[in-house]
Amino acid sequence: MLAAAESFAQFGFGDTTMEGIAARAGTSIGSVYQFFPNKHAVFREIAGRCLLEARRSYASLVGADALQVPWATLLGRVIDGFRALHDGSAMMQAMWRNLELYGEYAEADQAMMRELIAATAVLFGAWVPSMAEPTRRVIATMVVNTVATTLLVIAREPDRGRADALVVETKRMLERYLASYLPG
Amino acid sequence: MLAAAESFAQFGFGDTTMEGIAARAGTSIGSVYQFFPNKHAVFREIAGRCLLEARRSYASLVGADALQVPWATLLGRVIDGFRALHDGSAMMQAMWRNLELYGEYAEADQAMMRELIAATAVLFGAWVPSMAEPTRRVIATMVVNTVATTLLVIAREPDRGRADALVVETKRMLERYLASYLPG
Amino acid sequence: MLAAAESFAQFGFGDTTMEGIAARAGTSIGSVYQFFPNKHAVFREIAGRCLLEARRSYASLVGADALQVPWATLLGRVIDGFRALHDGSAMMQAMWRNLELYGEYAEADQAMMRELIAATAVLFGAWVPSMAEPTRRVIATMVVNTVATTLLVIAREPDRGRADALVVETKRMLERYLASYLPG
Amino acid sequence: MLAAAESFAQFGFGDTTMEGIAARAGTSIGSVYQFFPNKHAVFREIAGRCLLEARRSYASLVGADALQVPWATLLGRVIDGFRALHDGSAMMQAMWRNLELYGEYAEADQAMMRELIAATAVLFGAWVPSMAEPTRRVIATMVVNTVATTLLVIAREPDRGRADALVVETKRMLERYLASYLPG
DNA sequence: TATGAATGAGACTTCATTCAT
DNA sequence: GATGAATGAAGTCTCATTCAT
Repeated sequence: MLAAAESFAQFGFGDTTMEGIAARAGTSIGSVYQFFPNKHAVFREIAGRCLLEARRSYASLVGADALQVPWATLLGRVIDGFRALHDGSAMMQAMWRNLELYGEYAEADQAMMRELIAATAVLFGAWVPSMAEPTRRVIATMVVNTVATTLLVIAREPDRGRADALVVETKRMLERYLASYLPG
Repeated sequence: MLAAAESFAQFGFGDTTMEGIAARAGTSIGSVYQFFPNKHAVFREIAGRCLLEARRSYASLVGADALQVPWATLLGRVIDGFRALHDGSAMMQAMWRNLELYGEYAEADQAMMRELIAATAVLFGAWVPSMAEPTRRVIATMVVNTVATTLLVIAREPDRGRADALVVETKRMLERYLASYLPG
Repeated sequence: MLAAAESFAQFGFGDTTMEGIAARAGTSIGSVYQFFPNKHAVFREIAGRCLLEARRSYASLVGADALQVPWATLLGRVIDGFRALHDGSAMMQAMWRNLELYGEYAEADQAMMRELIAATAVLFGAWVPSMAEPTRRVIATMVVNTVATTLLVIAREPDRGRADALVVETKRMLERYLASYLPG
Repeated sequence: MLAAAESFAQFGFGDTTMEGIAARAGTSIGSVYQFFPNKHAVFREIAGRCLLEARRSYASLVGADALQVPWATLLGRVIDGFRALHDGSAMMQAMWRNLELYGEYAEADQAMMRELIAATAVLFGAWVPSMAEPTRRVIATMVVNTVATTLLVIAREPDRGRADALVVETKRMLERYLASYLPG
């Protein structure tokens, strides 16, 4: 499972073999087929977990008190929360950047992005009721994509200090950007 | 060539077949092998062209007059320029998002990103000599990644109006962000 | 394995297909690839065994007592021994005549011939210490090549009686030839 | 033509390409197909010439006066004649050792060997009318094969001196052998 | 007549999947 | 349930042969 995720991350879907997954997991290929009907199912399972995890994470970070805390605080919390999720889960790190690549999974990935964007747009509507829907959507898109990009970039960044700096700058950039739209 | 790029873009490297490339190009597999020695060479050729094009584009957009124009103007010029490059080249659109995925090409892609970041950092050094190198580097990273992300996102966005809006917002976000670092 | 040897013998390396080897062996092509990484490895394995077998055979036939027995006896023993080796091993028969044909194997085959010639020349040195090295070498070359040729010829000869006659004549010819050089 | 022969000799039939033949001959592949309908025809043509040449050579060397000269003289003449034929014709050298390898050509080669053996056996009948046919045949086989082997061996021998020595020894061996059968 | 790009059959090889042990 | 040898579909690549120029 983790073995598979690492393999997909390292070699991509096409160059990952079931034999390789089994070997890395320390079992036999026959055993892999006792848990998964086929190779795509392995990927789907991992992809599904990552997406689920991300959705859960968002839901818990942007919970019931979302409108009670200052938006800048919420922004910081979300960025830090997703970063922690990434750092804490090898599978998450391993799969994320491959997700958008493979047919049906790409769609699932984009569907999730759309969900996150929509949820974020709803927040903007709550904060600034006068803001038109298309505007909310565009701003939310900017925010979500920016955060996602930073997570991808720091996943590749071996220097911890630079990764931290990029996170700080991401917050700074988004704060300045949103300050022009959001009150307080 | 374009057929190959489209195929790589649509299915990824692993799921693109030489037979498929030939069929899409309206020729036979044998003919494809008269131009390219193997499948990787096809990808390499396309990837190489895209990278070259991007470098050329940057060089022409951020030319000799870079320090004579206001930085906001330059930013707008670069974003619009790269967008035009993307829009004008089906191959560019097709390949870009796959570039980072395949072994040596991933490195070439990241090397180019590092180049663009370094070149941008140099500009910051010219505009604000007092800015420390690590700071310049981080800011440049933010800018380059943000622009790249937006190009990727609008490539997937079928609605022209929304794409325009995203470009506008990207400029707006980066202007606000940079305004806190750059004079004028 | 034997199937492969027969196929190589019948059609040559280039016209032997892995599919054909598998079919003749009564298995699938996939199974052949579980034992050998590629077509050359199949040939190399067979060639290697034949060469090993021949070296072993020579060593056991021309053993410690080589100088205790009359040279004519030794000659007869070697010829009969190699003939038995040939007759007993279908693979040996199948491969021998192809051995000298394929790149690296050709070298291995010639290297073995040189070995046999050198070992034989040493015997002449023991029998006739006064014989010059080049002379010993030339005579040994004649003997080894003559025996090898006869083995090849009788491998193609379907008539057992004629094959026997050829072996008898080979011994006779070599005895007469060597009698002019060797004592006793 | 010579180009093809060299290529067949160097790489074997399977690894010789029509493209390669054309390139070595300094023309285009299209031109090769103006002279030969297909690859096998190229080989067949060369093989045919070699066989024809060998037959002619034998006929001229063992001509009308065959029974007037001493057999030892005739033997020397044949060996020297064939050696000259070999040395003088690059194609001959190039093709000879490949001849026996390829299906129909192998048969043609063996047919020629049988012819030479039969013709030689006839000579023995003339020299020793009392000799039984099977005996004549076996002796002729020994002689023809021995000469053929020596020609093959010296074709691979880069040292001219050693090649000469091998020819001398071949004559010596055959003379001693035949002396036990033939008068005078 | 000469050329060499185009063609596609066929060879090698990989690997997802099955199944007997 | 675990194993890994067996299978063969499918993909990459080569090259004999054709044919338009």
